Amino acid sequence: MSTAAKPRYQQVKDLIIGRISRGELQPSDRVPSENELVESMNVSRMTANRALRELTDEGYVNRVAGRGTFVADFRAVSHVLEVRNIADEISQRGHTHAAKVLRQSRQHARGEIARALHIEQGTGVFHLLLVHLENGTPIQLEDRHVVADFASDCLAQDFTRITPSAYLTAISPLQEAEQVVRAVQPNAAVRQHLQMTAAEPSLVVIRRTWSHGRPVTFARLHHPGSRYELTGHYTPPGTPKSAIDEVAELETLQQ
Amino acid sequence: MSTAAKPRYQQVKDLIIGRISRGELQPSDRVPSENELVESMNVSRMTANRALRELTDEGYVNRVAGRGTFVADFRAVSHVLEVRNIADEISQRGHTHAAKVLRQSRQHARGEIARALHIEQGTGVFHLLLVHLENGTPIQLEDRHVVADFASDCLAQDFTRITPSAYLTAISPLQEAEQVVRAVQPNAAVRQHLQMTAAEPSLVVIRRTWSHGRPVTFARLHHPGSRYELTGHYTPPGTPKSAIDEVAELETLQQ
DNA sequence: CGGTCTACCCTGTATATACAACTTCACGAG
DNA sequence: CTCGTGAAGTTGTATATACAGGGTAGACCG
Repeated sequence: MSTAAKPRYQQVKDLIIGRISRGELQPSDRVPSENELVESMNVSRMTANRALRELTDEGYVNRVAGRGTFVADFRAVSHVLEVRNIADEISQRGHTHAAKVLRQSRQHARGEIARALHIEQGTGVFHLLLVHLENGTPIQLEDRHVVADFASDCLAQDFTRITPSAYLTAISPLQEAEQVVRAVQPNAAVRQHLQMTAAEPSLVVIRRTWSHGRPVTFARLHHPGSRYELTGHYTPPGTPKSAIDEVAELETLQQ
Repeated sequence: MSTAAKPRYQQVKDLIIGRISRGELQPSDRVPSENELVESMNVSRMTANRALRELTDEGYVNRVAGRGTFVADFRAVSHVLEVRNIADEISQRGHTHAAKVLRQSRQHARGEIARALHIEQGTGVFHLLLVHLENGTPIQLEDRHVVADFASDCLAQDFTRITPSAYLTAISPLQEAEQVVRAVQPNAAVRQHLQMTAAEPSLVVIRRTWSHGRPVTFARLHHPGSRYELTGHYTPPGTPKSAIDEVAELETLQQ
């Protein structure tokens, strides 16, 4: 470990990232101002400025001239992979979201689930199975496992009111995610839950999410191919916001 | 147009981005040093430093202490976009890539294509249709349209040797991309080209890519659901590289 | 001729200082 | 009570200066 080598602006960044990661600073909380950092960390204002400016570019914080610096919403960070809450997605389209909970139980992890979550066989996990409805029509079957000691009050949640995804990101910031997208022929059970016709394919997203360096949840999300699509928009940092407004356009274009 | 409003570091950045965009500066060419910019643009060295540092973060240039600043390879930029070349993807798996060109012609854009590329009906576009094979098995049907004046030598290319994606990124950096992923029931033609069974669903990626602020290519990529999947990995910037090695793991895990 | 070493240019970082513009809030005039 | 104004704090930008360390080429020495 070389502690001396790190530049001072990096030390300032690390301090603030650390506080955010540990949850001491929550989204929309105020981050120390440049002048406060000058005092507390014995750096010049330019150094504090550089640290906060880079944290802005990296999506950790938002800055408003005259007001201050604030921890960014984690949801906003995820343009790269589009890890969005399905309830937000639906309400953004102006539709109503509802959920039906099919299972909410504590189990012992075995086989595939234990390996995916890097835990011993038999470790406690919560198993959630629910159907998400957009304007009453099912669009997602969520089959999720959560490491038990990460979210001990999981059984007490009412997942018709808050989605598992929203619940989990509220507990702790999502730090890393990995997903696989497939087109598959669904089995009868999935087809029935999603009210799909016999020939209709299913879009499946398998997602694993890390928090504090360990996998905490493993989800299989089934969607009816005719009623759901994934969209993504990539802009390298620093690109002038030329065509941001056109994001939604392709969807209508392609019907 | 407000010329006065722009910060000076932004003016420096724009100057250099402009030279790169116009081809005056080619990849690995030397960019003016900080001190040269101090002289030629009448800014302080700190301002020139900020401009060049941000261009580094944005992938335009590379800097080496003691040597200088150099224009980056375009391929490095497209890596940021997470839009990968299928040939690279395949060879990374240790397999061999081959392509079969079904069509390579110049046409007049109409309807959906013209709207997607923001061009007038009847404007010249190139139409490419090819099948990509992994170890001899078809895994992608690429149906792509390219704005003609963006890639005028498109008909002269041998797309069995260089993929359209690699060709396009070599011409100019891709600055923005937008994609939609769907699971669909393929029609007979697609099924035949990809040698798919009757019931097999298809994973379709529809992608539009911008360069220099305008859409330049529009592609529809069909994949056999049983032989292809999309993977994504998301790490917030600044996260210590904890589980990078585990990226490939989920794939084997889920078979 | 060959090797070494120094001088020069380059980036990387850090500081002190300055001014402009924005936001909030409290205080005072009407 | 209301409106306006100004003070204080905040970010955003710009400059001059300084020192450390990497890289290279050329001068110098053996």
